[in-house]
Amino acid sequence: MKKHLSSLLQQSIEAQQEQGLLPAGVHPLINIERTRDPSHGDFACNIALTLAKPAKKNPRIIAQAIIDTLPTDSMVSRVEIAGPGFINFFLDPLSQHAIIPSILQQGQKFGQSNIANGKKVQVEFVSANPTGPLHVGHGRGAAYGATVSNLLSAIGYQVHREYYVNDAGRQMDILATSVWLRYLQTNDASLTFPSNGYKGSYVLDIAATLRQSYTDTFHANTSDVFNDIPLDEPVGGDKERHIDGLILRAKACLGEKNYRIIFDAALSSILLDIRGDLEEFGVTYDDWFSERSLMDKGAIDTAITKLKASGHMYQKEGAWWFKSTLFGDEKDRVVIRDNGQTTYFASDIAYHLHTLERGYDIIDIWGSDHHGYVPRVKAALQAMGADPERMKVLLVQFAVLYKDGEKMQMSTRSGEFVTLRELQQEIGSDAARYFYVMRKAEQHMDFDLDLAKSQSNENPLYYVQYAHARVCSVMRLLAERGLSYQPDEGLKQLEKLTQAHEVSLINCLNQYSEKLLNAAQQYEPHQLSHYLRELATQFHSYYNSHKFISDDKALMQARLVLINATKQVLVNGLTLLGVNAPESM
RNA sequence: GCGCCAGUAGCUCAGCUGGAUAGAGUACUCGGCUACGAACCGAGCGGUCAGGAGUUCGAAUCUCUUCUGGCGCACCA
Repeated sequence: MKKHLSSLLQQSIEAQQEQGLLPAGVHPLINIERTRDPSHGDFACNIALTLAKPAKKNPRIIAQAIIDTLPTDSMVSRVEIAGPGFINFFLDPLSQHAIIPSILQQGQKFGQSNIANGKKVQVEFVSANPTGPLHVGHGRGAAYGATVSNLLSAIGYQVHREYYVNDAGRQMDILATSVWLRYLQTNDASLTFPSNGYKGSYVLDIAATLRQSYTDTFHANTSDVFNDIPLDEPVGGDKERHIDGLILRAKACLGEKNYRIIFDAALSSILLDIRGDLEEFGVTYDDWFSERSLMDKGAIDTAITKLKASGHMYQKEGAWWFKSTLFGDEKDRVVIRDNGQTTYFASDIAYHLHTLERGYDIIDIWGSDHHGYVPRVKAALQAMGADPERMKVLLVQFAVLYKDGEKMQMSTRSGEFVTLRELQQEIGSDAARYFYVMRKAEQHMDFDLDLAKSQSNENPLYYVQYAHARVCSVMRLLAERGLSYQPDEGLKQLEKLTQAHEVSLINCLNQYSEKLLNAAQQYEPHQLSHYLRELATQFHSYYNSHKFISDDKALMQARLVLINATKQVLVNGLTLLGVNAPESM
């Protein structure tokens, strides 16, 4: 519609330019927007205001001139000048009715488009280290990533959803060592657990399972384990050196094979947990991509070779550095440590390169604490000859959690956190998904757990779902009264829908595709959730002021068609948000 | 100290590439069920858009600056 109006204006402006009333050679951007105030019509254009300066004329005079040469159009009933020189378009309400048959015909597909034309994009999200269960902080990334994926898919992207599993590296070693020490503790309660180990109860569970399956296979004497290990922080030492010492000791005591058994047991147990939680949250992936598999494939070596070949690597103090400052990063970054091990950064370079080579553009959804990481990854891609524009990072701010009015710190290490699973059990997956996605991602979010739990009925989601359930309820009653719904009849009677509530509801339906497109292109699911609330508002208001089931059969069928179209749009929108649309509540 | 993100109604948040009188929800105050489901509707109250300066026909939106908050600034991941 915007395009349509825009072309009408374009024609008019060109006509004015030919007549010399407007300066030729000026090609202003025609900007059409929906009005906020219905008294300003349906669409407004500020073109006369922007032309005022180059034309050196009063904007209202320009507006009048443009209107005078504006081609007539069946969809436009009236055009007005308002305020300083806005051109307001009033659409013919009857022409708006066409959206209704269109919704009913297209059903679940209504609102979708193929603007992206099948372009391949990978959305990588959550990707929390498998060192513990997901907590509510991860929930936001999960809900956001899943919804952005759905939105992109709805406008024609071929979306690949991926979870990058950090199954290599020091954190995993700390986890494996933590499990082993808990295992040893079951035999020797005097063993002091390191302050920097993973303290969550799930570590105890994994240790207990190992004890059952392997009995004493991994046994070691406490004194041998701690012999010559640097002191821990609480007793005046350094917690990092202490845990690193223990990791080495674990590997030495257990041997490669047994250490790997414990490591893999911890990894698979936690990964299974994460996967289950996400599935219950309605979040699924096309691939769980293992960091270790990158190493096994030699992809990291390949990437490093490529970087070296680019001439942007150098050696300093025994380590290999990537000269990322050449590409706008704050400082150069280590890729290979002086001990010969590659850094996490090296894995990430390889991972991103690998993804691009698979033909996907990249959308990474990261916690905002990783924002400083963006320039170096892009720098590496650029150095290797890839286009850094193919990688887009969406940062999600942390949800600050409040419980009993107090702020809670989320820490996997300390084991003090509210898990995503607990949240689901308390308020349900639908409410949680909706809640997370109501705010835009880069906005800080306060998550009041008590409110979410105790007043879950006030969650705005129920308002939207209720609108859907009400339509279903009307349809049930219709059947109970022995009446039937005849869409074909209703579609012939659309001109009977002239009430103010009906006009504005239809107007709202007309905006769905546009909102969906915006939400997808801007990666902003909240735009969709706000729209759905507005649609529900229009419906509830209509419901309260007019009867749908009545003796006037023609009017009744017309109204039934309208509310069923509304229902369809509600379903389509909620589906994209990963939320159910129940028939009764 | 440097960098990124933010500051809008008592609270939680929208406000689309600068547009008309800054909007919702919630809280609070009224009013509406012998009614297709009241998990609803209608009305009201509530703002120096953190402060200041600038850009222009026009600024919550753009620029600069100050203040406040979150997060980053590893041979951790």
